Amino acid sequence: MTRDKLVQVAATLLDRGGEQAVTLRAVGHAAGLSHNAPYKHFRNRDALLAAVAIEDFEALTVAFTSVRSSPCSPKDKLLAALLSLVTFSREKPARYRLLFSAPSLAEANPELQARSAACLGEIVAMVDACKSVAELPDAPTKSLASLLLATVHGLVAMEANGILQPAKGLPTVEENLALMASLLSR
Amino acid sequence: MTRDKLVQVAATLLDRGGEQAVTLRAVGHAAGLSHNAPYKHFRNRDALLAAVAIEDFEALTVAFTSVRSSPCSPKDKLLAALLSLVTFSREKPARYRLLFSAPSLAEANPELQARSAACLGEIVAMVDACKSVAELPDAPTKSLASLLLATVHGLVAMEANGILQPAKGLPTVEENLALMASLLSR
DNA sequence: ACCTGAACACCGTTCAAGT
DNA sequence: ACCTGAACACCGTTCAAGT
Repeated sequence: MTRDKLVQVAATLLDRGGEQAVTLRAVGHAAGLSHNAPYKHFRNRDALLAAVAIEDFEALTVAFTSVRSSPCSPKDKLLAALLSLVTFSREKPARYRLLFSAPSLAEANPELQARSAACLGEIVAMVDACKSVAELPDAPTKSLASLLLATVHGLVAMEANGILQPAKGLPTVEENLALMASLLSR
Repeated sequence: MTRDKLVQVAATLLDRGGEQAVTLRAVGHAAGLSHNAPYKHFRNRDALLAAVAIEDFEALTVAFTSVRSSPCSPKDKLLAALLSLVTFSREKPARYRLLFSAPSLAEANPELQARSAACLGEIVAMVDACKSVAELPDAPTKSLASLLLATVHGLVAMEANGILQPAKGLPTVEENLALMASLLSR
């Protein structure tokens, strides 16, 4: 389908040249269509970017579901999920930013909000599993889940922004996460 | 000075209409100059935005220094500093995003990186003061400081992205920070 | 239903020229 | 030194028209 191809092309352009590389003209051309063919499938540029974000949230949710059914301990599952987010942010920074650092996109897009909620729901489920075997403190599940997700996002955002520089004696994202884990399991 | 006026105009436009409202033409016009006067003071648009970010980092650093010399307990100082970041992100979201969610800006701007490092340095100092009176766990100071800053940034980013919706039973930024504080002081 | 091409109103950026 | 105005190459978006 043309629509799917446009979304895929947009994702590729995001990975190759960042958000500024995603012009609707480039998307149309790379899909072998005219410069405004995208308008036959998306209301505007933001709607196309939101479609990319929705697909990525879906893929993350599927990946998290898969992690949940793996034979690891609850805590290892949770850590694996969080670390996969770190990997995603490093390999596809522009697309990652669409998910967690693009307020204007989510603002008027209920479906995108629903997908991010579903993704967070997977984290909530993993946190719940940890709590049931006492691998996490006895705080509200949703609080722990949002706090953990926020920590991961904050760390990768700071890393991307050059604030977390190992050269300046600052710990890496992984070291920070390990510290967070040790603080939680005291 | 014209340069300062351009930076101030850019900041005002950011607050009023977000990053997309900051066109160099609008900046020049709002400063009573021609559409390309900004080029006499800044290499390009990114350099102007970076100048705004640098001023904001400086102001934050000054505010943090002031908090440090207040008569509160070390822990209250740290919390006050972190909460002032939350306030900043809510009142001036576009400018806040320039500080912590604009990788392309910091990438080729050593001065901006230095200012963000100085700002983080204030947090480090406050964390150190907490540790010296045993109000924080005995983990490396820089690790605790970066972890705390990351948590705050992650929370306000998730809030801005509509992921932290109190309507869906999720805790507010403040509630999450209180949980983080309680986890640290166990 | 889906696509194209021309057109409009913008923008960042450059450059020659003014004082 | 600092600013202006014209110009260039883009872009998002709209619209009439094609199949």
